[in-house]
Amino acid sequence: MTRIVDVARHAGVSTATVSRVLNGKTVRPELAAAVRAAVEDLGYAPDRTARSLRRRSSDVVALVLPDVENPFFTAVARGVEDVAQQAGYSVVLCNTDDDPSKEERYLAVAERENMAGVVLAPATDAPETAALRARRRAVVVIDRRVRQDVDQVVFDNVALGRRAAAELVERGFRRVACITGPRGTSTAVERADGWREALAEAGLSPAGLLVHANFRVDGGHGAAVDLLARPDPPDAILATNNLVGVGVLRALAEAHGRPAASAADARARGADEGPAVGVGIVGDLPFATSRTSDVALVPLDPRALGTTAARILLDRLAGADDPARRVVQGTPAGP
Amino acid sequence: MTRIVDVARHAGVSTATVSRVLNGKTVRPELAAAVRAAVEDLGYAPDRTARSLRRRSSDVVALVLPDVENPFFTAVARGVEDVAQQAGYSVVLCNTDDDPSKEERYLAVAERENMAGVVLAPATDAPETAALRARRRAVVVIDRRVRQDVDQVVFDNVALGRRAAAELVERGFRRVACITGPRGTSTAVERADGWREALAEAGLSPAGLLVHANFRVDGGHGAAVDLLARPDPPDAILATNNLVGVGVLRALAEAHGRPAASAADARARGADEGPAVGVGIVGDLPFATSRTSDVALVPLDPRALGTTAARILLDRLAGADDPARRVVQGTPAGP
DNA sequence: TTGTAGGCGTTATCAA
DNA sequence: TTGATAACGCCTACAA
Repeated sequence: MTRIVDVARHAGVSTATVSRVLNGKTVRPELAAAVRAAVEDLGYAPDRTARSLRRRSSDVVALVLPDVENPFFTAVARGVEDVAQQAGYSVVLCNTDDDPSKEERYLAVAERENMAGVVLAPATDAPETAALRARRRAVVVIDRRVRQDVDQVVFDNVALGRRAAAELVERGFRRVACITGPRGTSTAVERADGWREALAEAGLSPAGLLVHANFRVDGGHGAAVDLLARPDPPDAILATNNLVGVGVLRALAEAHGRPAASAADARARGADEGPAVGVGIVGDLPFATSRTSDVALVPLDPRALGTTAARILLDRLAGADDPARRVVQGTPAGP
Repeated sequence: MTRIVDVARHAGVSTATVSRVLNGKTVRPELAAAVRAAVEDLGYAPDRTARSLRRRSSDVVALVLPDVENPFFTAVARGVEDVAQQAGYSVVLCNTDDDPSKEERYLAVAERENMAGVVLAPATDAPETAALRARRRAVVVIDRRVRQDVDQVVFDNVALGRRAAAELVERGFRRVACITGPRGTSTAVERADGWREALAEAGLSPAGLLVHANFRVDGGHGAAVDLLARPDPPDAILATNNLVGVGVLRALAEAHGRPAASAADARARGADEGPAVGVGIVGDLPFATSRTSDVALVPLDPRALGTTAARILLDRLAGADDPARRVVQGTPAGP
């Protein structure tokens, strides 16, 4: 393997000079040129491990996610990657399965691997970031809110829930149910809060219409099947995340029904056309296999969430020392 | 930060002894106990960067993928993670966008970061693995076949294509089109070969029925729209991967049609029910929003592909020196 | 501006 | 079996 001494010899300079050229310090132009030529000749690239050891920080950023199989989070990953790689950082994806102990383990790995920073979509509202912050590592929390003095990037979840619910109300639905995630998850709670607000504004009652499930396809599916089987089923269902939305649509399809574009549309359907209920979803459906034009979709922009988080992280890595920020990520349809 | 010298002092031994205990070499039991107690007391964990530098290899495995947003590859990632982490390795996901130059860059990063090994789903049939192999790094290629002397894990793609096409033929379809991926992609070519074989066995002609598109949703969608608009449309469409399948189903849904379970079913449909064609898909649809019971699905097991690849990688890391293997990954429905 | 040399934390070699 | 010590490859005082 070519090392820095090889380059130094080849260029007739010291290793210090080579290092300086590689790191953009001031070096006499002709020497710098010679060094660059030698680097080219030998195909030299610095050993990142040695560099990390010496600098006490690597060029790797960890992205810790509850579920890499969720398209929402893979889109976030794309955003983080775009920005981080542009700046010369590599991105490591870590999967916690929403399990606090796995999360803790990964954060410890990030620390011990001297990673430059961590973008974290937390599994709990109190993730173990203390050790990282004690070692002055940059940490940016995304998606879910935490009670810690760290940079955070989140959506305005109350507004998202309210907008989706209001859309269904506008379409004439009056019994709008809401399937949301676990009680301990800020996004689940806040989006349901927004749904409740929208109903209140329209003078509608939420009584008996809120269901907590897990934030996965099976959670949405099971909850939707239950709702549709009730003696007094809702006339519309709001899913507060993408996977729950998939579950709802699938439940409807399995019952040979499909989403109703409006209450009037629902009434116009024949009895043989299967259940017709309004469907609202907070999030996107990149792999939908059916038409979604009748669904009240409130799109997010997970990729932008990732780029925003990565930019804040890079700021911190560059030494920004201002107090922790709490940024609200905009969405394609407005805040 | 606690270092190995701190532990050594605390336990009254040399750093060498601490290192030996940590790495499972033979040490007098009472000394080993003292060391372990000291490690516990101080909350010591080795610095992985320093360890990597000295050992000339880290505990990180790279998983280089053409598209982390494709559920197929995220499932592969889960499989690799399961096995690798069990063995104490961390897994880094790298996204090449099917771009050979990005792929080359990531393989170089893996080399320079002293990563233990690489699981690679290649973008070309001649990925740049020479440098890695020269440095004796373990490399396992998955999904697509390459002309190199490296371990490979692939599906029996011809059989998969044949099985899916045969299923459509059995259901009574006679003009079975095939939408497959780019000509340079082994999986695309081989699955189409299987489709052609199945038609030949049934005495059917493939003439004019093979379409090459990209292996993404838009590729499948565009190709399906074109096929359905022909004056002599096919009565069934085979999609040779999951994303193309999503595109086909979406095209059908947008035209207010849906998959026909059989040729008889298609004929029985009223004209007002929209297009009714058979649909076959090689792969899975974890985020389908419609019923898939009428689709001829040939499921794969990408997670198992990942675990198989990771096990081979671990074998190599443990020193296995036998000739490169070429493993055919089984699928849920048989070979 | 450039070179020399020491050290980052760990592991492997060599003597004892 | 254990301990002292020299690397691993790089960066950065410090000196020139």
